[in-house]
Amino acid sequence: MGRRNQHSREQQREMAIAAAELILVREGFAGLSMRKVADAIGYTVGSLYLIFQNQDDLLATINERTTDAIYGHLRDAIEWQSEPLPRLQQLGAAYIEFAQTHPARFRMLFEHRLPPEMEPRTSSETRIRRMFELVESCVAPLMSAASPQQLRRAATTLWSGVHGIASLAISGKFKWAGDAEFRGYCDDLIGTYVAGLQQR
Amino acid sequence: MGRRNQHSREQQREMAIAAAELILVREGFAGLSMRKVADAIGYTVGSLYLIFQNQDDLLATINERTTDAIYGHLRDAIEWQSEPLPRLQQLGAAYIEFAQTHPARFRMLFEHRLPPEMEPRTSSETRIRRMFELVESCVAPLMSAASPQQLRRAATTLWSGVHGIASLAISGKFKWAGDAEFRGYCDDLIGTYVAGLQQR
DNA sequence: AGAAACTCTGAACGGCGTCCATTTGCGAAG
DNA sequence: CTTCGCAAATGGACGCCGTTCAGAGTTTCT
Repeated sequence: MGRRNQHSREQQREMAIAAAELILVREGFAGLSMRKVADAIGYTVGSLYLIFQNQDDLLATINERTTDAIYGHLRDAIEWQSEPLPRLQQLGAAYIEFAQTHPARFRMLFEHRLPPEMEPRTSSETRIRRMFELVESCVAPLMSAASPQQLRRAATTLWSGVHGIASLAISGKFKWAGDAEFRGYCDDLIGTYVAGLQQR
Repeated sequence: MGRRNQHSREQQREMAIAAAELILVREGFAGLSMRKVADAIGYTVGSLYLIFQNQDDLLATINERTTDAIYGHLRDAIEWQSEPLPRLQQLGAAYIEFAQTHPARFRMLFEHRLPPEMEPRTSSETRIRRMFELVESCVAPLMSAASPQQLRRAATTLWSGVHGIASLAISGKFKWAGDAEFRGYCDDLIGTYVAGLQQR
Protein backbone atom coordinates (compact mmCIF):
# COMPACT_ATOMS: atom_id res chain seq x y z
CA MET A 1 0.00 0.00 0.00
CA GLY A 2 1.02 3.60 -0.29
CA ARG A 3 -0.40 6.85 0.79
CA ARG A 4 -3.80 6.55 2.41
CA ASN A 5 -3.98 9.89 4.05
CA GLN A 6 -6.91 8.81 6.16
CA HIS A 7 -5.19 10.39 9.12
CA SER A 8 -2.95 13.38 9.28
CA ARG A 9 0.43 13.11 10.93
CA GLU A 10 -0.97 14.80 13.98
CA GLN A 11 -3.91 12.43 14.15
CA GLN A 12 -1.61 9.43 13.84
CA ARG A 13 0.53 10.86 16.59
CA GLU A 14 -2.44 11.24 18.91
CA MET A 15 -3.72 7.77 18.07
CA ALA A 16 -0.33 6.24 18.75
CA ILE A 17 0.06 8.01 22.08
CA ALA A 18 -3.44 7.05 23.19
CA ALA A 19 -2.90 3.43 22.17
CA ALA A 20 0.45 3.31 23.91
CA GLU A 21 -1.02 4.70 27.13
CA LEU A 22 -3.75 2.07 27.03
CA ILE A 23 -1.23 -0.73 26.57
CA LEU A 24 0.92 0.76 29.33
CA VAL A 25 -1.99 0.74 31.74
CA ARG A 26 -3.14 -2.74 30.76
CA GLU A 27 0.17 -4.56 30.41
CA GLY A 28 2.68 -2.40 32.22
CA PHE A 29 5.92 -0.82 31.13
CA ALA A 30 7.49 -4.11 30.11
CA GLY A 31 4.52 -5.06 27.94
CA LEU A 32 4.61 -1.89 25.88
CA SER A 33 6.17 -2.47 22.48
CA MET A 34 6.29 -0.55 19.23
CA ARG A 35 4.73 -3.50 17.42
CA LYS A 36 1.72 -3.58 19.72
CA VAL A 37 1.20 0.15 19.35
CA ALA A 38 1.39 -0.13 15.56
CA ASP A 39 -1.11 -2.99 15.56
CA ALA A 40 -3.47 -1.05 17.78
CA ILE A 41 -3.65 1.91 15.43
CA GLY A 42 -3.83 -0.17 12.27
CA TYR A 43 -0.43 0.65 10.84
CA THR A 44 2.77 -1.31 10.54
CA VAL A 45 5.80 -0.84 12.75
CA GLY A 46 7.75 1.07 10.16
CA SER A 47 5.14 3.81 10.08
CA LEU A 48 5.68 4.55 13.73
CA TYR A 49 9.21 5.61 12.87
CA LEU A 50 7.79 8.30 10.58
CA ILE A 51 6.11 9.79 13.65
CA PHE A 52 8.59 9.12 16.42
CA GLN A 53 12.33 9.10 16.31
CA ASN A 54 12.41 5.83 18.21
CA GLN A 55 10.77 4.12 21.17
CA ASP A 56 12.41 6.42 23.69
CA ASP A 57 10.87 9.36 21.89
CA LEU A 58 7.40 7.83 22.26
CA LEU A 59 7.96 7.01 25.92
CA ALA A 60 9.30 10.49 26.65
CA THR A 61 6.22 11.97 25.00
CA ILE A 62 3.96 9.88 27.20
CA ASN A 63 5.96 10.96 30.22
CA GLU A 64 5.36 14.60 29.34
CA ARG A 65 1.62 13.92 29.31
CA THR A 66 1.90 12.15 32.63
CA THR A 67 3.64 15.17 34.11
CA ASP A 68 0.82 17.37 32.84
CA ALA A 69 -1.74 14.99 34.27
CA ILE A 70 -0.09 15.07 37.68
CA TYR A 71 0.10 18.84 37.59
CA GLY A 72 -3.58 19.10 36.73
CA HIS A 73 -4.52 16.64 39.43
CA LEU A 74 -2.54 18.56 42.06
CA ARG A 75 -4.00 21.84 40.95
CA ASP A 76 -7.55 20.56 41.13
CA ALA A 77 -6.97 18.97 44.51
CA ILE A 78 -6.05 22.14 46.35
CA GLU A 79 -8.50 24.47 44.68
CA TRP A 80 -11.08 24.47 47.44
CA GLN A 81 -8.65 24.34 50.35
CA SER A 82 -7.25 27.66 51.53
CA GLU A 83 -6.01 26.85 55.03
CA PRO A 84 -2.21 26.55 54.50
CA LEU A 85 -1.31 23.31 56.28
CA PRO A 86 -4.29 21.24 55.13
CA ARG A 87 -3.70 22.68 51.69
CA LEU A 88 -0.15 21.38 51.62
CA GLN A 89 -1.27 18.04 53.01
CA GLN A 90 -3.96 17.88 50.38
CA LEU A 91 -1.29 18.46 47.77
CA GLY A 92 0.76 15.56 49.09
CA ALA A 93 -2.25 13.30 49.30
CA ALA A 94 -3.14 14.12 45.70
CA TYR A 95 0.37 13.18 44.57
CA ILE A 96 0.15 9.82 46.28
CA GLU A 97 -3.36 9.33 45.00
CA PHE A 98 -2.18 9.83 41.45
CA ALA A 99 0.62 7.33 41.92
CA GLN A 100 -1.80 4.74 43.24
CA THR A 101 -4.43 5.41 40.60
CA HIS A 102 -2.00 5.34 37.69
CA PRO A 103 0.89 3.20 38.88
CA ALA A 104 2.16 2.20 35.44
CA ARG A 105 2.33 5.77 34.20
CA PHE A 106 3.85 7.01 37.42
CA ARG A 107 6.46 4.30 37.41
CA MET A 108 7.45 4.90 33.83
CA LEU A 109 7.81 8.62 34.45
CA PHE A 110 10.56 8.00 36.97
CA GLU A 111 12.02 4.74 35.74
CA HIS A 112 12.48 5.45 32.09
CA ARG A 113 15.71 7.22 31.30
CA LEU A 114 16.65 8.67 27.95
CA PRO A 115 19.90 7.25 26.63
CA PRO A 116 22.72 9.77 27.02
CA GLU A 117 22.96 10.43 23.29
CA MET A 118 19.45 11.87 23.21
CA GLU A 119 19.55 15.44 24.43
CA PRO A 120 17.08 16.19 27.24
CA ARG A 121 13.88 17.97 26.30
CA THR A 122 13.47 21.51 27.44
CA SER A 123 9.70 21.03 27.53
CA SER A 124 10.09 18.36 30.20
CA GLU A 125 12.14 20.65 32.37
CA THR A 126 9.63 23.46 32.01
CA ARG A 127 6.81 21.18 33.11
CA ILE A 128 8.74 20.03 36.12
CA ARG A 129 9.65 23.56 37.10
CA ARG A 130 5.98 24.53 36.89
CA MET A 131 4.99 21.67 39.16
CA PHE A 132 7.68 22.61 41.59
CA GLU A 133 6.49 26.17 41.77
CA LEU A 134 3.09 24.84 42.75
CA VAL A 135 4.68 23.09 45.69
CA GLU A 136 6.63 26.17 46.67
CA SER A 137 3.49 28.29 46.55
CA CYS A 138 1.87 25.94 49.07
CA VAL A 139 4.87 25.90 51.37
CA ALA A 140 5.36 29.66 51.29
CA PRO A 141 2.46 30.65 53.58
CA LEU A 142 3.83 28.29 56.22
CA MET A 143 7.23 29.96 56.39
CA SER A 144 6.56 33.58 55.65
CA ALA A 145 9.71 34.78 57.33
CA ALA A 146 12.00 32.67 55.20
CA SER A 147 14.31 33.69 52.39
CA PRO A 148 13.69 32.40 48.86
CA GLN A 149 16.58 29.99 49.33
CA GLN A 150 15.12 28.62 52.53
CA LEU A 151 11.73 28.28 50.89
CA ARG A 152 13.19 26.47 47.93
CA ARG A 153 15.10 24.16 50.17
CA ALA A 154 12.12 23.31 52.33
CA ALA A 155 9.92 22.68 49.29
CA THR A 156 12.52 20.42 47.72
CA THR A 157 13.09 18.46 50.90
CA LEU A 158 9.44 18.05 51.62
CA TRP A 159 8.50 17.06 48.11
CA SER A 160 11.27 14.53 47.88
CA GLY A 161 9.84 13.00 51.01
CA VAL A 162 6.33 12.88 49.62
CA HIS A 163 7.70 11.35 46.45
CA GLY A 164 9.42 8.69 48.51
CA ILE A 165 6.14 7.66 50.09
CA ALA A 166 4.44 7.53 46.70
CA SER A 167 7.36 5.65 45.28
CA LEU A 168 7.42 2.99 47.96
CA ALA A 169 3.62 2.78 47.94
CA ILE A 170 3.63 1.41 44.43
CA SER A 171 6.93 -0.47 44.58
CA GLY A 172 5.39 -3.53 46.15
CA LYS A 173 8.65 -4.14 47.99
CA PHE A 174 7.27 -3.72 51.44
CA LYS A 175 4.30 -5.18 53.16
CA TRP A 176 2.78 -2.16 54.76
CA ALA A 177 0.29 -1.99 57.55
CA GLY A 178 -2.62 -1.11 55.30
CA ASP A 179 -3.15 0.13 51.79
CA ALA A 180 -4.90 3.24 52.98
CA GLU A 181 -2.09 4.17 55.35
CA PHE A 182 -0.11 6.19 52.86
CA ARG A 183 -2.25 9.23 53.30
CA GLY A 184 -1.47 8.98 56.99
CA TYR A 185 2.28 8.80 56.45
CA CYS A 186 2.08 11.75 54.12
CA ASP A 187 0.09 13.87 56.58
CA ASP A 188 2.53 12.89 59.28
CA LEU A 189 5.56 13.79 57.21
CA ILE A 190 4.18 17.16 56.19
CA GLY A 191 2.62 17.99 59.53
CA THR A 192 5.67 17.09 61.56
CA TYR A 193 8.14 18.68 59.16
CA VAL A 194 6.18 21.92 59.12
CA ALA A 195 5.98 21.86 62.91
CA GLY A 196 9.74 21.53 62.95
CA LEU A 197 10.11 24.37 60.48
CA GLN A 198 8.06 26.76 62.52
CA GLN A 199 9.89 25.94 65.67
CA ARG A 200 13.17 27.12 64.22
CA MET B 1 30.32 -31.33 25.25
CA GLY B 2 28.91 -32.90 28.32
CA ARG B 3 29.72 -32.85 31.95
CA ARG B 4 32.87 -30.97 32.78
CA ASN B 5 32.47 -30.60 36.48
CA GLN B 6 35.17 -27.99 36.66
CA HIS B 7 32.88 -25.93 38.85
CA SER B 8 30.31 -27.06 41.33
CA ARG B 9 26.78 -25.79 41.07
CA GLU B 10 27.49 -23.39 43.90
CA GLN B 11 30.62 -22.10 42.20
CA GLN B 12 28.74 -21.58 38.96
CA ARG B 13 26.05 -19.74 40.86
CA GLU B 14 28.57 -17.40 42.45
CA MET B 15 30.34 -16.82 39.15
CA ALA B 16 27.06 -16.01 37.43
CA ILE B 17 25.98 -13.58 40.12
CA ALA B 18 29.34 -11.84 40.14
CA ALA B 19 29.37 -11.58 36.35
CA ALA B 20 25.82 -10.27 36.30
CA GLU B 21 26.62 -7.63 38.89
CA LEU B 22 29.58 -6.50 36.84
CA ILE B 23 27.49 -6.20 33.69
CA LEU B 24 24.80 -4.41 35.66
CA VAL B 25 27.27 -1.82 36.88
CA ARG B 26 28.94 -1.40 33.51
CA GLU B 27 25.93 -1.46 31.18
CA GLY B 28 22.96 -0.80 33.41
CA PHE B 29 19.78 -2.70 34.02
CA ALA B 30 18.76 -2.68 30.37
CA GLY B 31 22.10 -4.03 29.23
CA LEU B 32 22.02 -7.08 31.46
CA SER B 33 21.07 -10.23 29.56
CA MET B 34 21.26 -13.94 30.24
CA ARG B 35 23.38 -14.43 27.15
CA LYS B 36 25.99 -11.92 28.31
CA VAL B 37 26.15 -13.52 31.73
CA ALA B 38 26.57 -16.96 30.18
CA ASP B 39 29.34 -15.70 27.91
CA ALA B 40 31.09 -14.05 30.81
CA ILE B 41 31.32 -17.25 32.83
CA GLY B 42 32.22 -19.44 29.86
CA TYR B 43 29.02 -21.46 29.65
CA THR B 44 26.12 -21.41 27.21
CA VAL B 45 22.77 -19.83 27.89
CA GLY B 46 21.06 -23.15 28.52
CA SER B 47 23.31 -23.85 31.46
CA LEU B 48 22.14 -20.75 33.27
CA TYR B 49 18.71 -22.31 33.42
CA LEU B 50 20.13 -25.22 35.38
CA ILE B 51 21.16 -22.71 38.04
CA PHE B 52 18.37 -20.15 37.95
CA GLN B 53 14.70 -20.68 37.31
CA ASN B 54 14.69 -17.77 34.90
CA GLN B 55 16.02 -14.24 34.55
CA ASP B 56 13.76 -12.88 37.26
CA ASP B 57 15.25 -15.42 39.63
CA LEU B 58 18.76 -14.16 38.87
CA LEU B 59 17.73 -10.52 39.25
CA ALA B 60 15.91 -11.22 42.51
CA THR B 61 19.04 -12.94 43.80
CA ILE B 62 21.15 -9.91 42.95
CA ASN B 63 18.59 -7.70 44.66
CA GLU B 64 18.94 -9.74 47.83
CA ARG B 65 22.68 -9.13 47.76
CA THR B 66 22.08 -5.45 47.20
CA THR B 67 19.81 -5.32 50.23
CA ASP B 68 22.53 -6.98 52.28
CA ALA B 69 25.09 -4.52 50.95
CA ILE B 70 22.93 -1.55 51.91
CA TYR B 71 22.36 -3.00 55.34
CA GLY B 72 26.07 -3.49 55.86
CA HIS B 73 26.85 -0.01 54.63
CA LEU B 74 24.30 1.54 56.99
CA ARG B 75 25.54 -0.49 59.90
CA ASP B 76 29.13 0.51 59.31
CA ALA B 77 28.21 4.16 58.87
CA ILE B 78 26.68 4.64 62.30
CA GLU B 79 29.07 2.53 64.27
CA TRP B 80 31.19 5.35 65.62
CA GLN B 81 28.40 7.87 66.09
CA SER B 82 26.47 7.65 69.35
CA GLU B 83 24.79 11.05 69.57
CA PRO B 84 21.19 10.27 68.55
CA LEU B 85 20.38 12.96 65.99
CA PRO B 86 23.71 12.95 64.14
CA ARG B 87 23.51 9.18 64.24
CA LEU B 88 20.18 9.18 62.45
CA GLN B 89 21.41 11.77 59.98
CA GLN B 90 24.47 9.68 59.37
CA LEU B 91 22.19 6.75 58.62
CA GLY B 92 20.28 8.77 56.06
CA ALA B 93 23.45 10.10 54.47
CA ALA B 94 24.78 6.55 54.17
CA TYR B 95 21.64 5.46 52.39
CA ILE B 96 21.93 8.26 49.87
CA GLU B 97 25.63 7.62 49.53
CA PHE B 98 24.96 4.02 48.62
CA ALA B 99 22.41 5.04 46.01
CA GLN B 100 24.87 7.45 44.43
CA THR B 101 27.79 5.04 44.57
CA HIS B 102 25.84 2.09 43.15
CA PRO B 103 23.05 3.64 41.12
CA ALA B 104 22.45 0.66 38.85
CA ARG B 105 22.10 -1.77 41.74
CA PHE B 106 19.97 0.62 43.73
CA ARG B 107 17.69 1.28 40.80
CA MET B 108 17.22 -2.38 40.02
CA LEU B 109 16.38 -3.15 43.62
CA PHE B 110 13.36 -0.88 43.47
CA GLU B 111 12.44 -1.03 39.81
CA HIS B 112 12.50 -4.73 39.16
CA ARG B 113 9.27 -6.45 40.04
CA LEU B 114 8.71 -10.17 40.14
CA PRO B 115 5.87 -11.24 37.86
CA PRO B 116 2.77 -12.08 39.89
CA GLU B 117 3.04 -15.82 39.22
CA MET B 118 6.36 -16.02 41.07
CA GLU B 119 5.67 -16.18 44.78
CA PRO B 120 7.55 -13.55 46.79
CA ARG B 121 10.65 -14.70 48.64
CA THR B 122 10.50 -14.83 52.37
CA SER B 123 14.23 -14.15 52.53
CA SER B 124 13.73 -10.76 50.90
CA GLU B 125 11.14 -9.78 53.43
CA THR B 126 13.36 -10.84 56.30
CA ARG B 127 16.20 -8.73 55.00
CA ILE B 128 13.96 -5.71 54.64
CA ARG B 129 12.56 -6.13 58.11
CA ARG B 130 16.08 -6.28 59.50
CA MET B 131 16.99 -3.05 57.77
CA PHE B 132 13.88 -1.42 59.05
CA GLU B 133 14.64 -2.40 62.59
CA LEU B 134 17.96 -0.63 62.21
CA VAL B 135 16.14 2.55 61.32
CA GLU B 136 13.75 2.16 64.21
CA SER B 137 16.63 1.65 66.61
CA CYS B 138 18.08 4.98 65.52
CA VAL B 139 14.79 6.83 65.79
CA ALA B 140 13.91 5.37 69.19
CA PRO B 141 16.31 7.47 71.32
CA LEU B 142 14.79 10.60 69.79
CA MET B 143 11.25 9.82 70.88
CA SER B 144 11.63 7.92 74.10
CA ALA B 145 8.16 8.73 75.30
CA ALA B 146 6.46 7.26 72.26
CA SER B 147 4.51 4.05 71.92
CA PRO B 148 5.80 1.26 69.66
CA GLN B 149 3.14 2.25 67.11
CA GLN B 150 4.25 5.86 67.13
CA LEU B 151 7.87 4.81 66.79
CA ARG B 152 7.08 2.53 63.91
CA ARG B 153 5.10 5.23 62.20
CA ALA B 154 7.81 7.86 62.59
CA ALA B 155 10.50 5.50 61.33
CA THR B 156 8.42 4.56 58.29
CA THR B 157 7.58 8.13 57.45
CA LEU B 158 11.10 9.34 57.88
CA TRP B 159 12.67 6.53 55.93
CA SER B 160 10.24 6.91 53.07
CA GLY B 161 11.34 10.51 52.91
CA VAL B 162 15.02 9.64 52.88
CA HIS B 163 14.32 7.07 50.20
CA GLY B 164 12.59 9.75 48.15
CA ILE B 165 15.69 11.92 48.21
CA ALA B 166 17.90 9.00 47.22
CA SER B 167 15.46 8.02 44.54
CA LEU B 168 15.27 11.45 42.97
CA ALA B 169 19.01 11.93 43.35
CA ILE B 170 19.70 9.13 40.89
CA SER B 171 16.63 9.57 38.68
CA GLY B 172 18.23 12.29 36.60
CA LYS B 173 14.81 13.86 36.16
CA PHE B 174 15.62 17.08 37.92
CA LYS B 175 18.41 19.49 37.61
CA TRP B 176 19.37 20.08 41.17
CA ALA B 177 21.38 22.83 42.66
CA GLY B 178 24.47 20.73 43.14
CA ASP B 179 25.41 17.09 43.29
CA ALA B 180 26.59 17.35 46.85
CA GLU B 181 23.35 18.93 48.01
CA PHE B 182 21.57 15.69 48.73
CA ARG B 183 23.28 15.25 52.03
CA GLY B 184 21.96 18.71 52.91
CA TYR B 185 18.39 17.85 51.99
CA CYS B 186 18.63 14.68 53.99
CA ASP B 187 19.97 16.41 57.08
CA ASP B 188 17.26 19.02 56.70
CA LEU B 189 14.51 16.43 56.38
CA ILE B 190 15.66 14.46 59.38
CA GLY B 191 16.59 17.45 61.51
CA THR B 192 13.37 19.32 60.90
CA TYR B 193 11.16 16.26 61.19
CA VAL B 194 12.73 15.29 64.49
CA ALA B 195 12.37 18.86 65.73
CA GLY B 196 8.69 18.62 64.86
CA LEU B 197 8.41 15.27 66.61
CA GLN B 198 9.88 16.53 69.84
CA GLN B 199 7.69 19.57 69.86
CA ARG B 200 4.54 17.49 69.98
C1' DA C 1 33.19 -53.49 28.79
C1' DG C 2 28.66 -51.93 28.80
C1' DA C 3 24.82 -49.44 30.76
C1' DA C 4 23.02 -45.87 33.39
C1' DA C 5 23.19 -41.26 35.13
C1' DC C 6 24.45 -36.87 34.79
C1' DT C 7 26.19 -32.33 32.55
C1' DC C 8 26.18 -29.25 29.04
C1' DT C 9 25.37 -27.81 24.40
C1' DG C 10 23.37 -25.58 20.52
C1' DA C 11 19.75 -24.92 17.69
C1' DA C 12 15.09 -23.47 17.59
C1' DC C 13 10.98 -20.44 18.70
C1' DG C 14 8.65 -16.27 19.10
C1' DG C 15 9.16 -11.52 20.32
C1' DC C 16 11.71 -7.23 20.44
C1' DG C 17 13.64 -2.30 18.28
C1' DT C 18 15.19 -0.55 14.14
C1' DC C 19 16.10 0.18 9.28
C1' DC C 20 15.20 0.74 4.38
C1' DA C 21 14.33 -1.04 -0.50
C1' DT C 22 10.14 -1.56 -2.51
C1' DT C 23 5.42 -0.94 -3.54
C1' DT C 24 1.20 1.66 -3.59
C1' DG C 25 -1.99 5.16 -4.67
C1' DC C 26 -2.97 10.22 -4.56
C1' DG C 27 -2.69 14.65 -6.93
C1' DA C 28 -0.91 17.36 -10.36
C1' DA C 29 0.47 17.99 -15.16
C1' DG C 30 -0.37 17.23 -19.77
C1' DC D 1 -8.86 11.11 -19.26
C1' DT D 2 -4.31 9.50 -19.00
C1' DT D 3 0.17 9.67 -17.27
C1' DC D 4 3.65 10.49 -14.22
C1' DG D 5 6.12 11.96 -10.02
C1' DC D 6 6.49 11.55 -5.38
C1' DA D 7 5.03 11.05 -0.68
C1' DA D 8 3.17 7.39 2.32
C1' DA D 9 3.17 3.03 3.97
C1' DT D 10 4.69 -1.58 3.83
C1' DG D 11 7.01 -5.76 5.12
C1' DG D 12 10.95 -8.25 5.35
C1' DA D 13 15.62 -8.30 7.14
C1' DC D 14 19.03 -7.83 10.95
C1' DG D 15 20.69 -8.66 15.33
C1' DC D 16 19.30 -8.77 19.73
C1' DC D 17 16.40 -10.94 23.68
C1' DG D 18 14.40 -15.03 27.18
C1' DT D 19 13.37 -19.69 27.21
C1' DT D 20 13.19 -24.68 26.00
C1' DC D 21 14.79 -29.31 25.14
C1' DA D 22 16.56 -33.29 22.29
C1' DG D 23 20.68 -35.14 22.13
C1' DA D 24 25.74 -35.29 22.53
C1' DG D 25 29.46 -35.87 25.63
C1' DT D 26 31.46 -37.42 30.05
C1' DT D 27 31.57 -39.83 34.33
C1' DT D 28 30.21 -43.53 37.43
C1' DC D 29 28.37 -47.91 38.55
C1' DT D 30 27.80 -52.80 37.74
